[in-house]
Amino acid sequence: MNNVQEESPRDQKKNRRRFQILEIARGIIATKGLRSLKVRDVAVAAGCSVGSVYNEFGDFDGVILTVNRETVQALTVRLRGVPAEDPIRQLYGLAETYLEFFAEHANLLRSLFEHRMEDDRPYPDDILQMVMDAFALMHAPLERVLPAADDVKVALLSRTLFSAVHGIISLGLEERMVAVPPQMLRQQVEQFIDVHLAGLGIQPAR
Amino acid sequence: MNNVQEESPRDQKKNRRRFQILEIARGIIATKGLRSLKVRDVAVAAGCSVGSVYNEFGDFDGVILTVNRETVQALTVRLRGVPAEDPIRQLYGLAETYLEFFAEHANLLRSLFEHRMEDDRPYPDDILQMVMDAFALMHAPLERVLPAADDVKVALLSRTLFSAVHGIISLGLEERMVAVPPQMLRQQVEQFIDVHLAGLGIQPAR
DNA sequence: GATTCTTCTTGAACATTGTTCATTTTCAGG
DNA sequence: CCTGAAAATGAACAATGTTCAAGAAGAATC
Repeated sequence: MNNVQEESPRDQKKNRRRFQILEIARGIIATKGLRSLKVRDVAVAAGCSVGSVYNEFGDFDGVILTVNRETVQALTVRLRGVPAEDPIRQLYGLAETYLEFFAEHANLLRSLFEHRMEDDRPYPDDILQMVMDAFALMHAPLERVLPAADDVKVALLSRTLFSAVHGIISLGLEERMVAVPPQMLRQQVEQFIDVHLAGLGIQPAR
Repeated sequence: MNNVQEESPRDQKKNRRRFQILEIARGIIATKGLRSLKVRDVAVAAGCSVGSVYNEFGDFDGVILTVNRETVQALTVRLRGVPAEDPIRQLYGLAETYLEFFAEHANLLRSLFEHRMEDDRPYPDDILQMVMDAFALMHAPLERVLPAADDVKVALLSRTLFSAVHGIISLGLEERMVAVPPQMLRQQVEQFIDVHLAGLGIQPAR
């Protein structure tokens, strides 16, 4: 007996189009920025009417939020791929991977962090939760490195440290500001972690 | 002989209105967010036509950018007001003052950091420079605390440290994310600096 | 004070873009 | 095939940024 619901041809088509719309929207955001994303452009590129975009996503924010959701998912996959043998290396790896990912997908990350909802509608909880979870990925290595520390404190430390790294990277990659050369930024992040780990009483051992 | 150009009645009126438009725009951004700022709302509230707003600021981005410019100016004034007797206290003071200012004017700061220009027009250099200058305000106290350090490195460190603090605060105050209680955020920032100064080999001495 | 010239102001019209919805098309099930 | 439900359509609408010809206000000259 097949537990999985069979996908009718109609659903196939619908899903294919949904996917297509998202790819197009993501491409526009990534290359020209969120502010250049227009319903009509997406509809034309996807070969459908604007109505269909609305059918599928409710409103235009729905498209943006879905792209953002997938961005944080992709980020999480990348961060989870950082080797965990050595907790100290893992901490550096998480920061460097975040830097790489941010550099590769700067506009997508900006869309994730900068998009504001119309009126005062709340930002979807699941996305916020996923961001928080991603920022909690330093928890495990920090715990191994600070075995004596209180768990709640380590949780807070994880978020603090990741937020700090986020600040350094997001401002460093802000091409609006006089851009920091990418290689220099990498060094900057590494040195930042050097110092911070030292402050926590940990031997960087690089 | 009066070196200063006399202000004709016409200019007075013009300046008064310009100021008024900015106040109104700032108020809307501060209370309802940048996305709720509409030309017509501003014009009506200022008792003038939309055309006058365009006369004065060129386009709507001009209004936003002027508000942003004044935001970073106000921030700089506040940061420069931090006592400089004790360089270590000054570093804590800069971070705490930034936190206070951010908490008081969250939407204005978001407008400063999140606004993107139409098309690919560049963000005005003077604003970027002012932000950089504000973030360089940790330079002086760091230099006093690390007299042996290379000046270029201290400059970089200043920007790094301030960017890190910015990341912690801007994400911490992100009410979209499960908001960190303000008092806790203050503690979070202080502890972060504790650790980082320790890592730099400095006695926090609080 | 009248005249002229310059500048500013106005707001209707236009352009762009998000949103809706009555109509048409599609198609699975009978 | 027929039929009813679901989806797709795109013209129309709404909200909002932008322009500009015409008029008003003020300065300059006589």
